[in-house]
Amino acid sequence: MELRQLQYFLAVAKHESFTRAAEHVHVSQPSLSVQISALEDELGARLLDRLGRKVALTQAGELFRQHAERALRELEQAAHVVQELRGAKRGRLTVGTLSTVNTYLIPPLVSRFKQRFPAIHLHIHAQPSTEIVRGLLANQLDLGICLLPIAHPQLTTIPLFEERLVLAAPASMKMPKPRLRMQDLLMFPLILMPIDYCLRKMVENECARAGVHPQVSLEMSSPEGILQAVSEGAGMTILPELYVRLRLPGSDLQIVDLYGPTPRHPVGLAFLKHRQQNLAATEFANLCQATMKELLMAPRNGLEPRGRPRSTA
Amino acid sequence: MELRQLQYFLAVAKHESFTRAAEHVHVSQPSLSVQISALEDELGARLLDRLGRKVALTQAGELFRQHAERALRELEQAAHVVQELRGAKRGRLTVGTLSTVNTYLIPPLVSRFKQRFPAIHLHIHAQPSTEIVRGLLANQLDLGICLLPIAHPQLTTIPLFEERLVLAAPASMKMPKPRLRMQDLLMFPLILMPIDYCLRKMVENECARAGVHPQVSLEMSSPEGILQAVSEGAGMTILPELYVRLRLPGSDLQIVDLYGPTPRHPVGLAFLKHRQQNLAATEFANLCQATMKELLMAPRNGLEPRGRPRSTA
DNA sequence: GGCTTCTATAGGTTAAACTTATAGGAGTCG
DNA sequence: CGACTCCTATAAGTTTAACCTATAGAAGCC
Repeated sequence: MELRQLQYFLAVAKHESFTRAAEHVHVSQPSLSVQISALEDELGARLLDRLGRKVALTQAGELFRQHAERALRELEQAAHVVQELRGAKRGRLTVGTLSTVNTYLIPPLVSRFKQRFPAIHLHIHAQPSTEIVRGLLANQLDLGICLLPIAHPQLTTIPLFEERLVLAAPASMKMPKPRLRMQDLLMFPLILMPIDYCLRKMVENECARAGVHPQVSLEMSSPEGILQAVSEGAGMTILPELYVRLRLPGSDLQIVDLYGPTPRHPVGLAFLKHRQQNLAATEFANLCQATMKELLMAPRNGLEPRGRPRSTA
Repeated sequence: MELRQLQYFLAVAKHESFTRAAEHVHVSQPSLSVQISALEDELGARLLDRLGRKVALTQAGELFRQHAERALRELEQAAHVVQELRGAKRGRLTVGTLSTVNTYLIPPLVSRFKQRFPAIHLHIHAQPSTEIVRGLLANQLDLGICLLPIAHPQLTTIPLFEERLVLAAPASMKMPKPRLRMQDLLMFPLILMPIDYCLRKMVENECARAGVHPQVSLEMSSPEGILQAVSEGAGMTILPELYVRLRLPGSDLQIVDLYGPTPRHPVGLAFLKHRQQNLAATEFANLCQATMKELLMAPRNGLEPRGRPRSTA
């Protein structure tokens, strides 16, 4: 059975004539006759009664036509959904993202994406970097926003920016200097995430890199909770800069830059190297970079809550 | 888009490998690769991600697969229903039959047919011969049982038997002779069908052939009613022999043969010459002849209600 | 009976699907 | 790190089959 045969058959059924059907499907009449015969032979039954001047469906033909039409309609739909997907008029996009990035990059990004692709079903999973890598490798994620570098040969990465860690302190607290050396952290007990959290591990890594072993006065499992505690004067914490900056306006917090060395880690997009990314995924990645660039510019263009001069390169 | 391509694609989706899929569909791997590529090119989107060791469906592939599978299942069903029809395991058979024949031939015929083909939806329409011919030509009837001869060149006919007309009289009525000449009918007023009925026209035709113009004492539109009236002594009537014979046992009727000439007309099967008859129709026709033969034999084999000797050839 | 209008068949051509052979990318193991 | 294995893509040549034109053959129409 061939699709061509079905189309020819349906044309004959519609026009009640081999000759006219042949014209409509743009094929010679003998060609069409042969194909119909082949179909009938394969099915083992006549589908059409050749009644001299006209052609009529046999009972077998009637039944067969119903199914054949449904099958062809199904195939039209098959092609249609692929087209829709191509134009990002439907589909699903699953992104894994670092929980910190999730708080400042994702909200404006999702907003813009939804505006451009309202019909795309967007899933955002805040996960630690290792989980994102696992998800990408298991083909459960379309895109990941995670810590770089990633060694895995199956993954392609695109650097996005460097996420810097800063010290968040109560606004009321008078700092000895506008910037603090990493070693100065030793003086202050910190409020940090529990040890099994990604964010805590980042902090530990950066401290280790600076040869510092910080005191931990309190562990809380939510960055929001930690910032709240800090603003109430319970201590200081280390968090990603942009994360804190977004919460600065109207809060009782201040940001203190760290240096020697500045704790920072590269963040980037990652995806399976051999995966065919559809339009939605590609555009999500583009928007990701554009939105990030704006976020990095914005604070210096008047959103800086306290007009404090910044020296970051 | 070709069915082959769909089958190849589904095989790859199932086995997650071009090589193994190729083995399962009995084709070389390059052949399969080319067909998949052609399908993807036509759709304008990748359906499969070639991930080195494995192959995974893209989102487009997932969506496409659902529809492709449904389409192929629909085609399997299309072939299946045709097979069922071929084996008369489903289908519809529409038969037009003379109302007289309908009373004696059809009941036992239908019973046997239903026994052999319980799943066939049988439609029996009792109609005058002209309507049957019209129905056959309009392709609304599969088979017809009607008066012969039929001149129409598009119809094929198979003679079944000769339907004889007999005189039905009250059992109490003493007849001068066991058989009556047609001319003798002039002596008796008859109860007949109204003039626009097929059965009445037959009687009129036969009378005209014998050069007789019968008196009509009463017109009734139902053969049953006429026989009832006759058995109650209201008069006599002319009806098909087998029709009356079936109603003879337990009734107050007697049959009187007519001759000079014997009123009779050939009855046969008719169908569109170029129509492809399916198994159900063919077998109905066969059963028709077999059942008719038995009906013609039966009365002489002991079913004769009054043991009256019969001289019919 | 000749004319028109269908579908079926025949013969030759072209397109495309198939084959084998092989390149090339990627994971695996000594 | 290089050899080996496993997988898909490409290339070249062969075969199948769908297509065309021409025409036979059946059937309705004037």
